Amino acid sequence: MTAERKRPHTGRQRNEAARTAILDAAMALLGTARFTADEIAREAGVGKQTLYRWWPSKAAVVAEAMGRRARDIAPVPDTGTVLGDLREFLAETFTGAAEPANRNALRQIMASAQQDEHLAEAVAGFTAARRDALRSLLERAGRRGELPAGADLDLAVDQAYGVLWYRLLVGHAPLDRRAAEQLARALIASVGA
Amino acid sequence: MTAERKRPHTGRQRNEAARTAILDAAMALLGTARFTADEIAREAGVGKQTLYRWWPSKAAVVAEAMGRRARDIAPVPDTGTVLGDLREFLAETFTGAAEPANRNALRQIMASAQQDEHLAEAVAGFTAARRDALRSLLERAGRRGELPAGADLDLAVDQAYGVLWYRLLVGHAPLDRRAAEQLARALIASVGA
Amino acid sequence: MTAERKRPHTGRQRNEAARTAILDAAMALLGTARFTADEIAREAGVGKQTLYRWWPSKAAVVAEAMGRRARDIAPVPDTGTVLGDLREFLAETFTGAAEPANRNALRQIMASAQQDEHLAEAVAGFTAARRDALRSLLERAGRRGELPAGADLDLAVDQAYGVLWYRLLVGHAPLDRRAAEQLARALIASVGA
Amino acid sequence: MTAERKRPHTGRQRNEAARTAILDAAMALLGTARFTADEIAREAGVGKQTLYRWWPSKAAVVAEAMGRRARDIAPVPDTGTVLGDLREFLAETFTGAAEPANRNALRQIMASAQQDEHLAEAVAGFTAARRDALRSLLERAGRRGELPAGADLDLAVDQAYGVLWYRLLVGHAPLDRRAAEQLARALIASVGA
DNA sequence: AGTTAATCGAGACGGTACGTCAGGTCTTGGC
DNA sequence: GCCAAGACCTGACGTACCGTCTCGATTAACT
Repeated sequence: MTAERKRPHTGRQRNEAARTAILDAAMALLGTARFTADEIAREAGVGKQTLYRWWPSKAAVVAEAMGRRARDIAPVPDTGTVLGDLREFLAETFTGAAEPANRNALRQIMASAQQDEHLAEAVAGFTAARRDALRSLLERAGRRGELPAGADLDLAVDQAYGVLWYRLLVGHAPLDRRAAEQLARALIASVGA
Repeated sequence: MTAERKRPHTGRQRNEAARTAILDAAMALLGTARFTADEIAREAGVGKQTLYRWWPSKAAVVAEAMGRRARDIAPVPDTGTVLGDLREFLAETFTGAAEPANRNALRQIMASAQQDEHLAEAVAGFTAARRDALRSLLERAGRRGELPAGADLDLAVDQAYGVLWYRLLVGHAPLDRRAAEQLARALIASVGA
Repeated sequence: MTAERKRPHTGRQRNEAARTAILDAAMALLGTARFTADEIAREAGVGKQTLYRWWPSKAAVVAEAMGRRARDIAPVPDTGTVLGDLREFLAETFTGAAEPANRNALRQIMASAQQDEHLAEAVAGFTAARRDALRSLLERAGRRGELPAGADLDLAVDQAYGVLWYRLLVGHAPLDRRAAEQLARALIASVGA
Repeated sequence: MTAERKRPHTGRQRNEAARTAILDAAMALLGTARFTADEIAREAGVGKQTLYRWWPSKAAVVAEAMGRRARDIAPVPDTGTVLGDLREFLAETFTGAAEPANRNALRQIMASAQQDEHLAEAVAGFTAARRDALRSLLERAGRRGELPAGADLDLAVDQAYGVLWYRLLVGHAPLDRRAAEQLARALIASVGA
């Protein structure tokens, strides 16, 4: 898993390869016992100073890495119906988050964010983007007439991500397709009322 | 804020006053930068060994302290209607959790639980007890005929506590009476459907 | 060479064995490339913090260790004549200093003392004690009538230790019994004039 | 104290002005806490690479700078008598070395030479040149018949420079004209015997 | 009444990780 | 090809906190 040992110097400009290697190493180590500044640097084949030159703390690296990964996350589907869209979106989101590697990373990020301001901001930004995605899905349904006009979508969105994070952090119940489907129906019922 | 300096020795029996002082100090420091075994001991006017004699780790102290505080938490009300009960219960729960001292404590507990097994268990137990409370509220409504018989109450419960914890940890939206009321209506609508 | 792994804790009192182990390790490592706070601690089987708890810097450890070793150094001989005494004293001093382990230690101490105040003081104290020893040897000769009364002994003493340190630090000429003998004669001649 | 910011590029030829600026900056910083490769480069208004292009290490810069300064050092005087010559030579040497700027530079050079081979060689060369100067002074006296023919001049020379360096490094006694005069007489007595 | 045993406050200890600093290497872009 | 700039890797530094250990005192329970 260790990065290739050969990476050309880029002189006085920032070495993008080093930056990438650090972010990759940080994500690879997230959620493991080796999640250490020294280990991240070693894994990335980088001096520790290079890490601290560009990020104020280990947490900040994670914050950026998380933002980078956010792009790979479940896009808003378009199946033609709210139920279809919502079911699909939540299923993708739940199963993605429940994957062991992601699960550990997300848990540790949320945990660290409680004590690190940089990371708290990053988490706020990341979660806001995800909420926006879900909200846009629901708004489209409203425009289609599947949901009433004045519905409180923000609360519904928080109910969805609330279930996700609550189960992720406490671990008392599964995050699977079945849970996603039930939640999809429940949300539609509650918003539609 | 420091504990009274005078506390009598109790000889060869466990000193209950010391135990209490440690729990108090731990709760007082939870959520601050000084949340350290050394600081807890100093704040409690206690030797560090006294802490580790009775708890296996700093987190375990927090776990017990949390359990102790759990007793003070919103009881299940009985207003005669689901909406009334739920609104009251959630409002008490939300505003209690949002109180700055509690808020910081809860955030740090959940954060620490992600890395400490003892604490994870304690959190699991604590949250289960709270879920049971809410579930019993809803079951009573079912028996009264206010909610359909076969409804999936577990999901509704997770939606409620999900919103609570999600907003607590991310901080993007308030946890106030208004949110509680909206959530109460939404849950009833979704379960009733 | 590593210290025995078993050393009992002494509780809340300073652990004299740890102190000794650190001093020993420091002397053992002096003059080698491994002369590092981490290495000293590892060699002594001690946490680094224990070193920094009692000494402000690595140099201060050396300073104390050197003072401890100073007691083992060449005593003032009494052969009955200045020449005999001086020859003996210088020969012991020179050959002792020239021994590889001592040589490296002394060089590194004197070097570090140029940048570290603690160590500079320690070196000043150590060298003063050695000058006093040599001076007392010459004073006794004066009382015996072997040297004139008002002679400037301080300069003679500095000439002796000057040759020692100069050769130690520059390495252009040997520090052996022959050099000691020549120097003994030269000093007697110059003081006696 | 910073070098003038304007210095014309010389294109593909070595820029002598840069070389000089580095040497000057090195000497200016010698003996201070800012004696750092980065600081020397900044002070000289030079890239660090320019320093390492021409010298193998920081110490080597110092070595060359020292050699450059060596030319300014006390020449061998010719007063007509050993005592006059020696007194004059030592007085110049002592007072020159004792000047604060020189004093700090010499101390740090000798200190660094204990850990750096390049510098050790430079110091060896520099000190040998100085010993030769003093030796030639004494040899001339021998040819004049002021000193016996077979005298051991090397030891006398080491006694002289020994006093100089010993007092420089330990700082327990002054290096002034009076010390020079006393030493001159002592050396003549010891060599003449 | 004296002895035994467990608790307590205190703080030193071995260890792990932190974030900083300096040395010496490397590359860019301008001259 | 030299230069200023500055990013890079390496490795030592001194600090913070964890959980363990031992002391000397205090007091309850047992003899």
